[in-house]
Amino acid sequence: MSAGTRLRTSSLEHCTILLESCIQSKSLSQGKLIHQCLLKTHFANLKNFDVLFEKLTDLYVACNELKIARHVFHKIPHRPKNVVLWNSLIRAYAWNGPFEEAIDLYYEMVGYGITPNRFTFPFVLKACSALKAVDEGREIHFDIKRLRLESNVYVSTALVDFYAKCGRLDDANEVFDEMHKRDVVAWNSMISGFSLHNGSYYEAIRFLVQMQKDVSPNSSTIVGVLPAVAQANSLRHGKEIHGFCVRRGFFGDVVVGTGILDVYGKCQCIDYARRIFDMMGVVKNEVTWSAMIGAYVVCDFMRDALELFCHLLVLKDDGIILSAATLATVLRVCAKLTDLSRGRCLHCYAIKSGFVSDLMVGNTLLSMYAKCGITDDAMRFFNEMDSRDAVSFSAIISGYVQNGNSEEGLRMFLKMQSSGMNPEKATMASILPACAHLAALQHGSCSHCYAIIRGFTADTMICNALIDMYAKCGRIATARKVFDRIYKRDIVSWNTMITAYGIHGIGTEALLLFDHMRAEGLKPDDVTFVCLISACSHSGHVAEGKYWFNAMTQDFGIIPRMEHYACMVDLLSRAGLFKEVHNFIEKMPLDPDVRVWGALLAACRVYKNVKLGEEVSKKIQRLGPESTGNFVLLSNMYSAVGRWDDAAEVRITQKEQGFKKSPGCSWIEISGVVHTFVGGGDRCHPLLTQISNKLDELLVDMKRLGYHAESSYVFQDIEEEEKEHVLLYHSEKLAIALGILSLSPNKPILVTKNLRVCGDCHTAIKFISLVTKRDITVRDASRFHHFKDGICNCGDFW
DNA sequence: ATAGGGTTAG
Repeated sequence: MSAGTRLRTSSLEHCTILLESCIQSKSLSQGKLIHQCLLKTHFANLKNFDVLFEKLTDLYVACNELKIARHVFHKIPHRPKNVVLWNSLIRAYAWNGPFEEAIDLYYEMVGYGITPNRFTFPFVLKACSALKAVDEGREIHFDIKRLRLESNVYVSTALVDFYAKCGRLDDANEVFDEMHKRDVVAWNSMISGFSLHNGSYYEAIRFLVQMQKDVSPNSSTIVGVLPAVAQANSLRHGKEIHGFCVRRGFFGDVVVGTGILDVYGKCQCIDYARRIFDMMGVVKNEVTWSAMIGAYVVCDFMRDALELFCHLLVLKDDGIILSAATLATVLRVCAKLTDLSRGRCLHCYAIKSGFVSDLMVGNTLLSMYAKCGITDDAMRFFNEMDSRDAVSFSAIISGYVQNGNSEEGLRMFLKMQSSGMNPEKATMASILPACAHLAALQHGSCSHCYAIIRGFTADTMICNALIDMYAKCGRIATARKVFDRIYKRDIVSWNTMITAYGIHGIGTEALLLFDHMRAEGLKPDDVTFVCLISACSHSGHVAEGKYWFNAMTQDFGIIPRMEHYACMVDLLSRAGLFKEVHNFIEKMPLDPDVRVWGALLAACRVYKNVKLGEEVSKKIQRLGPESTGNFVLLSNMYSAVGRWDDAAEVRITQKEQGFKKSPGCSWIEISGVVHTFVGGGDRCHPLLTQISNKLDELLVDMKRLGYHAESSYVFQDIEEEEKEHVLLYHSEKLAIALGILSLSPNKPILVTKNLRVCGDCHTAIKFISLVTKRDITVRDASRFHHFKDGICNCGDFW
């Protein structure tokens, strides 16, 4: 060996020592300097050079410079046989990601014929669970079996943890059962696995009880089990664990304290939650604050939530920071309170702090705008978001639907699918009401199919939405089938089904169902009575309605709200019992609002009770008429008795006060295509000539059977013959004529109208059903009208 | 450990 080589070898040793010290002190800059020096020399020819590369790799791993580490690692001339080095690189990727790299490295290592050891597996399995890479994990499990490493407690615990985190609880359990010795970590893995998995909450709690025969739980056990206890709303277990933590001194741990606080919040024990919050003193961090604000939200204490948030803002300078989670929670408060101005302030803050780009914060902002009724801003924000997921789409869809724009909701639903996003349960829960609103049966039943395929029909909420959709699309029998087959009926299921019978005018079934419900031991709630009384009202069951209104308070302890009073006024006045209505309103403990008076005014209009109608109208004017409907009712009433000037006057006042009459609009679905007719005299439909001929032809037959146009429904003072013609072009008649023309004679006709069906149309359709011998159904703003053989099942109580 | 979208009546 020459002198030169000897010298170089000794510098090489120096380098090794230097690098080791860099690794110890994680001194990246010094290490990089040595790296550069090495690159300039020709040491690579020396056989010990591998060791240096290994040290360099170690250094970069230690300093978290994984890209460089991997680069250096690949430069090592002969693949290192050193398992330790492979392990350290795999470990680094398993901790910091990208996790795919860890798995790739594992396979690369095996490919080079290097045998992984007991340290390799926990790392690579951790990467698999982070990626939910079940198939890769299973393959690795086979490798473990081949190497007979299953008996190693660390390796098998890692397997349990991997399967548990991937939601493969059966596999996790199998490995767990075969372990002859289980340490606390293995138990914890099983418990947190059950905890994460929906519906296995009680299993998690059962394991906690069982483990205590074997090992003593530590604070990680508690942290793992608490989400399960919170989800299960199990106050009893929460209290037990609380006591356990006090005895074992776990309470000094913020994570434990915050977890227990969260349990109490989710169990609606706001006082306990607050007491823990106060007790935690200085160990609180921003998560604790966020959890406390969230607890107030869950318990519906919005003002307290806001107050605490303001308090947090004051503390911000003391090192407590505002997190994305807190911001999202407070935005939900704004949404619930429809506090738009505060919501906008927080939007500004989100922009300044950079939290807007957080997807959850963005989705909450989106939903805040939607819930405040500002769909334009919600949509603008949606378009500006740099990433969107299924939740963003669901939020914008529900925004449109809840603000009455179902068409746009449906459009976004289709757009969601064309952008490759799969609708989720919540999306379906928003789109079904849209189908119901539009009476879009085809879209509705397609959604039903999709829900079945995705397994959503096991969910009560989805079934409830389905019942409502079928009922509002005219398929009461199908609605009942869904109701009968529902896995677990809740109060909403019953209320929805009762309403379904109500809007179809089948009051007797509604009342029967109500009996049935009580027989099953379910307690009706305030909504049930709104549904029930309005069902009675639509079918003229006055006595039953009155009976249950009284029983509601006496037997069920429910204090009537304005809605209940409005229902009762509707029930009595539809039946023409004006004296009784008068007494009823006199005795009301609440000041009647516009809805109550509106119900009465509608009845005045039907019974042509002008004197009372005028009085009621004055009251409505004093309260501020809220909707155009009340003007229309009054004006219709005047024209019904020929007081054209008064009718015109009302319409002028209406315009002056800025109330626009939304045009009457009817639509019919024919082979999946929706045909819409707007206002009195839509001239746009391509088949208009045929439709108009059909109507003229029908008119002749109808007149022969005794029909004469009820000209009082024309609000203009024009010649009778002309009125007949105006009436003939009402949107619902046009839609029905198209139905007669396009659908085969044995098929029922379903037409939907946005407003209440006009009085003349109601009479005319009875005659049409007689002349054509067809079943005609019209769904108007308040209910279904089934016309058959010249009779409507609403009993003219429309 | 905390955080986003959801069914019924009026």
